[in-house]
Amino acid sequence: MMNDNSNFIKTIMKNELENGVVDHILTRFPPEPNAYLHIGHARAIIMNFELAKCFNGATNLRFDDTNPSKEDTEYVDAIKKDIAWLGYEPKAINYGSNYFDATYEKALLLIKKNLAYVDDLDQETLAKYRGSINEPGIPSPYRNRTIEENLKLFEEMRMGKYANGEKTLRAKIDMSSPNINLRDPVIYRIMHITHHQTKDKWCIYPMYDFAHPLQDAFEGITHSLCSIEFEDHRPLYEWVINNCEVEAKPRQIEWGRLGITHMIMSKRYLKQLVDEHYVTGYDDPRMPTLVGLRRRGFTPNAIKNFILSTGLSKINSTVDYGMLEHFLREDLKLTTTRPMAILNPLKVVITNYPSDRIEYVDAVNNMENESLGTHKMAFGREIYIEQEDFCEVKPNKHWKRLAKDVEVRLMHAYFIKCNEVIKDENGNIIEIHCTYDPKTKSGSGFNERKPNGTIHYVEATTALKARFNLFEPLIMDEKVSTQNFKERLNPNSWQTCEGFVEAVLKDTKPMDKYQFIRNGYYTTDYQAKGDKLVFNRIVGLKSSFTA
RNA sequence: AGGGCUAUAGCCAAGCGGUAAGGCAACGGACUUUGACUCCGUCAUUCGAUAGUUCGAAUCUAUCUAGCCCUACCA
Repeated sequence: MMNDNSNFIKTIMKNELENGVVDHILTRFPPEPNAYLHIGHARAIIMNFELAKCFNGATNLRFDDTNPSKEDTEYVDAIKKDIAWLGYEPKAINYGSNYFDATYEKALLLIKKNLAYVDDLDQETLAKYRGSINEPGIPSPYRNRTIEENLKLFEEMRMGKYANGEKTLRAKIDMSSPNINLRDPVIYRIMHITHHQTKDKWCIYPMYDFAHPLQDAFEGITHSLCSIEFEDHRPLYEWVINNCEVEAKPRQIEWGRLGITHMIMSKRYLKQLVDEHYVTGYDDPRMPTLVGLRRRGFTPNAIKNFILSTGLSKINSTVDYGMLEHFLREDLKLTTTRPMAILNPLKVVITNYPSDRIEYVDAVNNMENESLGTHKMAFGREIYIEQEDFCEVKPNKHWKRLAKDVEVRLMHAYFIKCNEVIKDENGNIIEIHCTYDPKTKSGSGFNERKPNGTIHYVEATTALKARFNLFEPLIMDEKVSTQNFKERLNPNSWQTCEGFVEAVLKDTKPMDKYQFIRNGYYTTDYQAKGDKLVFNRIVGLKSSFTA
């Protein structure tokens, strides 16, 4: 699966394996269960699993649940489903909270080694003592408490003697470090709150910087991959690993974040869109969430190929949205059937075709994948074509569609020629009259003359009414800014068309995927109801044509 | 008293001292019962800038510039 493009993490793993630094690879995907996964998370999932797979290694899923005030089991379940949808199976599914006892023991160990102390400073004062990027911090007056006193106070914290925020446990490192993460970071805080996994067992919870390296070590993770903003935390990660007397020595490696043009990807903003009803939910087809993309019709393969093709580096990159669409088209191209749909109908009467007759022509489902077979398609006296496929006067020699006195091929059926244009009193075209040539039936081998072009159609009396949702990405600005992002949402992100599809689609199943001739790739909406079939556009076709 | 990271085409990205892969986009052309698809062609004399080392530098050194991250009891 992993493409030939090497990447720096793969190289590191390969070298460590060859030099005996490690004898296997075990990675982990560690989401905090406080949001739905989006395509940015997909990169972390795919890279962790694929990198491990390159070396016959494995990947754990571990819910990073050290802050119960933000988390919920709703997200735990959603995350598990998304990972399964992408096609990955974790070696183990763990919770950070599984390790609360062991983590607590390590905190005790640090206190006994005089490397941690209980601090009484309130949040505001503590921030002041920490200093700033331009000035060193100063030690807390509580920094030199005795080991016995610290042990007693920490035990009292655990027993619930103190209120939220009244005391913290801090690592004793270096208040004057230029790296602010090393200025005696808080490693345990008091939080009287019920945890979704451990319920009321604890009222103190470890901080990410303390818990994460320990959890990695407890699980025997060899490579702990994370995004670049944690680079400054690596010295702290290593401090914890080196001072807590753990057997495994996991290594943290950072990569750059992935952005996509036209897509907003911050958890916080996605939540606002849902909470303020700008979208119908996390699974709104315009959302960059995995559930949203799945409903829109994206395939796991398309997402996987997209992620792997963008490679991996330490650059925070912004990939063009067109790249995502490309990999989606490529994946759908060979797997979708190609029935006809008319989004904006124009009625055509074939005046020399009997009114009491319907015939069925053979239509190939996918000319690039013959294994998908053929289906029967109705043809009769009255049909619908796209409004944009007719122009009263052929505008130029490049026009390959229908016009008055011009002959075109109806795909899979006959040549037709337009003889008459019917207009209402305002001059709007309401229908056109054509004649067909029986000798030109598709498959007959007729080649006495070339049509002007080929267009698609549906037979009017058998066609099914349909609604087409034409989704666009939620954000259309060149560069998505987090400033005023709601005002910059694309107002045309969800347009609809009322048209027709072939009768053959009446047996369509929710989430079936089609390529409608010239109209792009669509999927049936799983919420379709009533007398109309509802189709969501997944992605359009590439087209440079302008009339 | 600041620290850390990054820089190769419009967007991604290989390259690790031997003379700039590939993909997306774009643009030409061929083909076509989808203006799709497919196929062919074009698209960096130069790698953020400037010096230096070297027979040879995107790769090594120095200086500079630009961008991102760090002052949560979030992750």
